[in-house]
Amino acid sequence: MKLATWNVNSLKVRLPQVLHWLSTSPVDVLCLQETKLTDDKFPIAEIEAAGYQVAFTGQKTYNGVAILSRFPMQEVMKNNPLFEDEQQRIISATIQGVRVVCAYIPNGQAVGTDKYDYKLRWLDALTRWLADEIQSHPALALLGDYNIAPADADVYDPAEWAGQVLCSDAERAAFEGLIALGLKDAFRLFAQPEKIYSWWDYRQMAFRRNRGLRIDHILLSAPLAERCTACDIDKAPRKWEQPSDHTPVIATLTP
DNA sequence: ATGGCCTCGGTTCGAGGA
Repeated sequence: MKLATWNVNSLKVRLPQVLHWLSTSPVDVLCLQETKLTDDKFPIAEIEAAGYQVAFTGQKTYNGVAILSRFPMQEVMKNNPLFEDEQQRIISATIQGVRVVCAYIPNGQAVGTDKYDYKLRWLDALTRWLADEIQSHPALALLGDYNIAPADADVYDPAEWAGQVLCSDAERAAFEGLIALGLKDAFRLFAQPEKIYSWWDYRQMAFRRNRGLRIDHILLSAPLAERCTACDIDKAPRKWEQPSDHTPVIATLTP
């Protein structure tokens, strides 16, 4: 079973790329973030024609998440019951016995801003909710755009980013709070080359210079981590014309 | 250099992203 996550930065713009990527990388589950579509505009027919069922929750202009699945989805749930939120950032479903949580964690803008406070409160509520969810669903995967680079190894220039949003101590402590639930960073279950990232700024030819951050993650509970045989970041879509600034992350699990 | 690029909404600029 292959699980993937991709922040597409507008599904309206990126739908052809998503469909093409799925045709060459036929994962079983694909979590999308930043769909930026209201539910009435979601391209259900195109995705179903590609062989995927879909669950989604969106809003105008910002945010929006979706789960595409080759298998039926049970117990589809939107948002976090412990956190009142206008912003559509979480959708969950049970697929082949795996509780899949697709999350678009807030960006936080800059340390010390209201948006940063919202990010930390949002993460605290996520962690408290998942502590319960893992009890009822021991096989749980949290996939998405975390907007956190967990360690300096996940940053092209740790000195330049030290203390900045995406890399601050409080954000990294929140990430470790998720790890403390018993979740494992699938990418770090395996030996990896250095300087592997999942996001590159559109400016300054950041991708060509590999000035990136690893902020998109797949966290697996213990029963799933034991089944995980690989975790890869597919850089190819970042080279395509009119790309998302993020690129897919894929975890492979034994059946 | 509080820059640079991309998307959206809705007009030709501002907000937000990361």
